[in-house]
Amino acid sequence: MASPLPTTLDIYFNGHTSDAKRTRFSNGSLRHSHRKFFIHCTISKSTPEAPPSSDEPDAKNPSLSEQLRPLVNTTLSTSSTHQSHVLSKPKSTWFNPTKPKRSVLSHQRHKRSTYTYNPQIRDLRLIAQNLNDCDASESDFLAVLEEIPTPVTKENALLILNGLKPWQKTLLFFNWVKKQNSFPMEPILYNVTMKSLRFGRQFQLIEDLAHEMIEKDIKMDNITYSTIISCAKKCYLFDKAVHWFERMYKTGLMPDEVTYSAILDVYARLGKVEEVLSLYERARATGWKPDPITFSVLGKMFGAAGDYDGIRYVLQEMKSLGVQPNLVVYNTLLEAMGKAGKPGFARSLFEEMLDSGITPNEKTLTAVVKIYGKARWAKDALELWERMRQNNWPVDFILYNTLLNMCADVGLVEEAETLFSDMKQSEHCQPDSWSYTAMLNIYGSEGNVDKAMEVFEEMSELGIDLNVMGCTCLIQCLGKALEFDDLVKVFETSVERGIKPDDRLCGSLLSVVSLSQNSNDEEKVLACLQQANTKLVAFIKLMVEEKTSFETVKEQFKSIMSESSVEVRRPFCNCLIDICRNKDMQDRAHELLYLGTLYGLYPGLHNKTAEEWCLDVRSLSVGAAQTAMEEWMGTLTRMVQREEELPGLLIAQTGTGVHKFSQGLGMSLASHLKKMEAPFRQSEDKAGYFVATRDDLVSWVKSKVPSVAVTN
DNA sequence: GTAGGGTTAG
Repeated sequence: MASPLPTTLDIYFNGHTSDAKRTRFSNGSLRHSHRKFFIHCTISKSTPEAPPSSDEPDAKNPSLSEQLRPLVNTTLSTSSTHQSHVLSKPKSTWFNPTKPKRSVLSHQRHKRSTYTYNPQIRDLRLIAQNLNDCDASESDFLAVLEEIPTPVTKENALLILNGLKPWQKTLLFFNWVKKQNSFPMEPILYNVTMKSLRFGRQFQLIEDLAHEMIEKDIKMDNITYSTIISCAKKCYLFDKAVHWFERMYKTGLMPDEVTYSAILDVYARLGKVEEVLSLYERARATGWKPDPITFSVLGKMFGAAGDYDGIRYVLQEMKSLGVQPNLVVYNTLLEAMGKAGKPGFARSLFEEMLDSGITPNEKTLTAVVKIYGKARWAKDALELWERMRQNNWPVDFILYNTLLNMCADVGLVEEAETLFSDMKQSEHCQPDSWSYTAMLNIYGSEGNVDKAMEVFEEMSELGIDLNVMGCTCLIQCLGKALEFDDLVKVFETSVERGIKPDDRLCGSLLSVVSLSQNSNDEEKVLACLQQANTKLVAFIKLMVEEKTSFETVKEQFKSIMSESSVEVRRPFCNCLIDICRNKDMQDRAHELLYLGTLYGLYPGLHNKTAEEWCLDVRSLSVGAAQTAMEEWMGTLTRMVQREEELPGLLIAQTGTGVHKFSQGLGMSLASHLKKMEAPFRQSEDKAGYFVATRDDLVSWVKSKVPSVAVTN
């Protein structure tokens, strides 16, 4: 999506920006723990060919990278034993009495031309309207232009230009005005035209106009540059944005804060956090007081990086500079808190926003509802919903859909049904494919096949497309209910309607394979899976053959996992283990668990302190948890027999299933432990914990010998 | 959308 930066500005921090580790401290200061970085600078090769003019880059004026060089050398590059404050004390860091600071931005915004009343405004607006409405053909357009009072003045032309809508019309009119040649073409005319082109994402045309300005020696100003930069950004042409920004400096034009924050956003979207901070800090050092928009850019950047300290830093900067966050800043920071996985801080920030007297809008509420849902904070989510109704806070269909997803996340079926029917009765928030998908998710997770199928039928009747997620939810639901024929039907229809099965859908089918109780059903599901992932089916057939060697399984397992997206690897492995256990192939299940651990699919499975060892099976399926437990018991038994040192307490943690729909791992492990006659007992004060003391274990091992197989 | 920059969904 993001195109790489071109040759104009490359800053390397030990090779990778993302490696630059920052540590922030409680006072909000930001320190760099990586030191050696340097700027590599080459002048852009893509500087447009244009005849020399006064607006051409001047060797006297440094490029952005040249300007940044002293910054990096003086503030960021330090010895390995010294950590420099970069953001906390900018002035002390920057002050160098022997060299005057070079400014990076103008503290004065570009002055707009003053508005003068135009008595013909109504007529001109009408002409603009007629131009918008007329056919795009040259003759029709020209016929409307006849209505313009002649000779056309700059003011009249501007008024019409401002009212034109599709960019094609704006360009036609702009070219016509140029051809009239009745007044000199000032930058404002180009700026207004560029703005219209930006709506149509016509970057090339904007760039053509920019080159025309250079050619005709029409001075580009901050408004021209910020329009070019924001259009480039809209078109994901980040290299172009940087190119034009650098060109400003080279021509001796200083960006003001609007252009500056636009370019900060460009670097932020490229994930170039260090560059953004350098630019920000460099400008701050000249005494610039950033406005809320700049802080919104920084907040979004830190959110995208999941950087909680960064978000706090933004809040602290605003506080120390006396900048009051506005609604957009709060929305951005709330969203960022969600991305950084900090629901508690998001909640406090939301309350702070309300206390400051700001009324939340749809975006605020969407962000907060989503955060509470993902955190499974049912109580907070329901309270918030109640407050929304009491305060008559604004709702739109995205918020409705987010509320439905929250209901799915925390398992609120009735509330979701109420919301869904509210939507159906509403005027502006009719349920769409997102809403229906959420309902499929809710009924599917609950295991309510009838309701899920009802939703599916309703979608077909209303012509609402089923998407891959809805299909996955349905298949999961039908699988759990062992409705294999309906499952095949849903899968086949979905594929016919153009759904491309993804890894998650394959995972869903795979879990159904592990649930099937006879080979007939299994074949039906495997036939579906065959269409989605041939290799996976081949692997299943291979691994359930007793004669397949461990080495072969290992090789194929590795290949399957590396071809699958990261988020499905553990579920895949869990399902494969379950399939083996259903076929009483315990040895193979143990091999798979070993491979899963080997390839890092189960991080944090074993946790050890001096006092206690814990087996955390919360992210494992029932079969995988049983396998892990057996494996652990085997290890512990051998340790007892060898009289190795053991902690006083041994714990198996299943969790309680915070999600209402996903409980049952504890119960199944309890019955498995009973079958194994293992010494673990369900903890009385901590749900989801199975505990054994060292003494329990030792006496159990002694009583079991020689029935427990001992291998070294 | 009144010549320019920032915020909503698996």
